[in-house]
Amino acid sequence: MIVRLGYVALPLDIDDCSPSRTITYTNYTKIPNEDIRQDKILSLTKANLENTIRILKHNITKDISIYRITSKLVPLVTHDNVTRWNYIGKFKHYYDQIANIIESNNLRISSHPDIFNVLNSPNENVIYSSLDTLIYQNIILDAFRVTPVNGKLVMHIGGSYGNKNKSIKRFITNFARIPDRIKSRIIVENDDKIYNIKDTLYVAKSLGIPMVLDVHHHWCNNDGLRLSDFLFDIFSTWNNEVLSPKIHVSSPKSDKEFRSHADYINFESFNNFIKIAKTTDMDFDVMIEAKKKNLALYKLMEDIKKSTNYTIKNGASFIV
DNA sequence: ACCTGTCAAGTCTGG
DNA sequence: CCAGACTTGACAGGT
Repeated sequence: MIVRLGYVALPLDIDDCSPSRTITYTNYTKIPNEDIRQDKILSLTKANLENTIRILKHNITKDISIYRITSKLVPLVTHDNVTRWNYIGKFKHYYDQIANIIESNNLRISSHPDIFNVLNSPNENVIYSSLDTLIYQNIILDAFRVTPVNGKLVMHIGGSYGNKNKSIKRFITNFARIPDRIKSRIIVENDDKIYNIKDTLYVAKSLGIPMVLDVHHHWCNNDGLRLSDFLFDIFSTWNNEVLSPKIHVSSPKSDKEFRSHADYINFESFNNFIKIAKTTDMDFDVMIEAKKKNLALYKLMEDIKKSTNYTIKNGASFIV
């Protein structure tokens, strides 16, 4: 079984490399001249693309082939009152450069629209803005020449609105409204408060889409369900995919702030998960969601090296 | 150079 | 019923 590790958006071992530089809407409106406002957005986007290139190159030197791009590459892009502009055409050469790096190194690139995108909301305006975000994310992945086969968008089921079953149904109904190309990118993840692994697996199976297991969320929100009873079925939602199943891994910050992410990954808990995963005999990919980002990935690899249970494959993958 | 409050967005909670 | 928490990195404005 081969397990590959990746991380989210921002490496902490390169200086000044944020791919998420931005301007707040309030400050945007303080700029009196439309041209200067536009210049500001352009220069931030340019910096974000350049930094994304630096990050991908850095990842390659560390054998990291799993990476989640920032959802904030283009500042204020989904804001209603900000002028729409051709954020692809203006920087085509950067997107092409990124596409070439991804292609020639066979990188797995994903994206995760943030918590404000809710597909099961009863509020139509929320649906519209969520669809808008999905369309934007799809455009970015397309510009990176990452197809729906390789580039997924991770979504949560959403709110409960006092009735989980009804809200699950609404997610399924609203899913039909998503353009087909974007539908084939969407994968669903269990969350830490409302939709547990059973709920999420039900949605994934109903829609015929893959499920991402978040091990930490399951620990926070499990209603007594045992991972060992569900993991094979969760991984099996990826059977028709080219990509391997993916899981999210993080550790609780403290007993009190158990939902918050700790700096690093608890190796004992990680080992325990691997024991369960071993019974599925399937390769899988791990998205590390630790505060210390890729530093936590390096530390986990160090722990894995010291353990006798594993064989190191390269800087960011190992064999169980 | 460093610290603090603020920020575009949605939902849920606690008062 | 509404303000604040949740969560996140980054900016703006202060010292």
